[in-house]
Amino acid sequence: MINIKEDERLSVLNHSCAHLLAQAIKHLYPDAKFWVGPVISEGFYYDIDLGDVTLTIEDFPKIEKEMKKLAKDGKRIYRKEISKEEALEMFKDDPYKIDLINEMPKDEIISCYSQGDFTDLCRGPHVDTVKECKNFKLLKVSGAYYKGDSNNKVLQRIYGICFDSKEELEKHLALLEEAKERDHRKIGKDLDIYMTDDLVGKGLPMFLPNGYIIWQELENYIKQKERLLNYSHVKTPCLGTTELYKISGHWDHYKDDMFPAMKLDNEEFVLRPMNCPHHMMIFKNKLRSYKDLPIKIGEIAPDFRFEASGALKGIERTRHFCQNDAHLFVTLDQIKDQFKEVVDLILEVYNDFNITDYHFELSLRDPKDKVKYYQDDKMWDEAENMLRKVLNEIGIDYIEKIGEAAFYGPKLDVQIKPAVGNEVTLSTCQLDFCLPQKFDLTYIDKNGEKKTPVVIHRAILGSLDRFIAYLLEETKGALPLWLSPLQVNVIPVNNTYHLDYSKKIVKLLKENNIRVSLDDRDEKLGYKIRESVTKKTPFTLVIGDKEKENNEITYRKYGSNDTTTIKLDEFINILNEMIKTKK
RNA sequence: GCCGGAAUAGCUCAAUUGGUAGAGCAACUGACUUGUAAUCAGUAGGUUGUGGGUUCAAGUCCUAUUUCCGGCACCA
Repeated sequence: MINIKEDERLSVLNHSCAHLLAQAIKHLYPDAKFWVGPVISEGFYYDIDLGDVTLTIEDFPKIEKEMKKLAKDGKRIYRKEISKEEALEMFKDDPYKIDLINEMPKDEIISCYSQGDFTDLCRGPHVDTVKECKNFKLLKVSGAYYKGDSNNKVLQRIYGICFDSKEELEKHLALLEEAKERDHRKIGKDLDIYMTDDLVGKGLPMFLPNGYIIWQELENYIKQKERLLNYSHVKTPCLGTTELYKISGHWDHYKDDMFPAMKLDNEEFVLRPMNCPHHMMIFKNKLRSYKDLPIKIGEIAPDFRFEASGALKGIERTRHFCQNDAHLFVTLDQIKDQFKEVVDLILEVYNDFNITDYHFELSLRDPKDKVKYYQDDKMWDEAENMLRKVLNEIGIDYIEKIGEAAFYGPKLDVQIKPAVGNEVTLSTCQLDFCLPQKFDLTYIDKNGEKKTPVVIHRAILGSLDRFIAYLLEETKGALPLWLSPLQVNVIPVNNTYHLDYSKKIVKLLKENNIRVSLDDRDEKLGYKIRESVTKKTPFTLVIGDKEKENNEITYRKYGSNDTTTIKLDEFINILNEMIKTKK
């Protein structure tokens, strides 16, 4: 999918189209007040205050028609530079623009752009004439908080996109339609991966047999990877006392996003929103020596967060989810190697899953934010510089994000773009000098002195829930053989003559740990093949006289219309090889 | 949580200005006994998300509520 913001030409074009939208809105709704209309990776938007008027997509044809008319008219776009005083005078009827102007430095030259009867405050640049903006489409409308602050009033945001040619626009719109087909919520339903039920509760998906097979494969896979790196796995409870989270600091930061405390007798518990404190207590359970470090404690751990209702999305963002979590307790000297080991693991896993469309973000604190972050500038500087250094040494590309750190430390996040909606974090690796102090964790160093370990928090598959969502979208539900809930479907040509041999095949495949089904319903062959293919079964076998006589099978691999006839043991070898190499 | 939209059979969707709730697929029954993407016939399936209201009459209008969808805000 094209990134408009990163393309110089399209960026200018889309920004100009935002102005065209604003002009059309001004014509149709003379009382409209305008905030900003920037370019985004998906096109452009404009935030508008329309007073009592509420726009819906039903209004789009009317607005688009006016935009088309203006584009056809083809007014030139002129830039004009004015003083701050002139700007304040020019936009005196629009409080939002006044606000913008007042935020600018005193002596800054302010530019504005005019096209016909419409002038907008803008840094530019723009295309030469509005004629160039004719290949556009308005995409969606929504509410958006003024200045992105949920305490402010809600403006109406209209989204659109613009291209140089009609063909490019249509191609892009087709891609957007395809993306909807890839949405894990649709595939999850079609392939019986998971379900939800109002009686169970929203944001609480239930994995069905097919989904749980994927789940188990992923769990086995990542645990084995971790074992190779000397992780130990633990099993800890989903509850903890409120006190545990008060000590960690999570209570202060996140109590509103946690399920409320349960008070019973003199005790008080919460459902845990994360697992760090439990793992910290496991570290503290014994006297630790520097010789024991690094200690790596992993867990496929269920967590509970009371996510805002509007944030819930399929199995990507839920109120109960299962982290592929681990905490690495390390000495200062080990940070670099251990951090690198985690990044290497991420890259190795991404390679196994053929994940290529992602980017790294180094999430740092906002030094001006004195509320969110644990206040210890020295600690933060040390941690952030260390991370930067390690990343530069590893040589991966990343972008720095100010104000995205966890309250206890900076982190490296791996971001991916789902079929529909905003970027999400898939993997994370976080450096923490803070919680070990709060929990008073120590180990005995070479000199017999007590030292505080550093903790690396990391999740490779992130949450299994979200990872499955990602896999479904990337593969469009046609999972690689090793993850596919059903791997082979056997269809006898004729139940009277070929059922016994088919059953023999099924038994043999089962003995080889292949997930196999037998379709012995009284239906036409074509009907059964169609269903097998629709369900994205990796291998559909058709068994008739030919196969029975020669101890062979004929398979049809998902994605191909060709059939191949080979010996049964040869087929099993192919399956085993594919599973082993994760193809 | 906020702004807006939507909700009809297991699934995907119909139902003129308010006037008898339908179709395809799936399910079930029977016939057909099949060599690579849908065999034929029949049966059953619904208090139109839920609760109020308007009306002679409500899937359709009003209202509250729940869930879902698109964004915003949030995301340890």
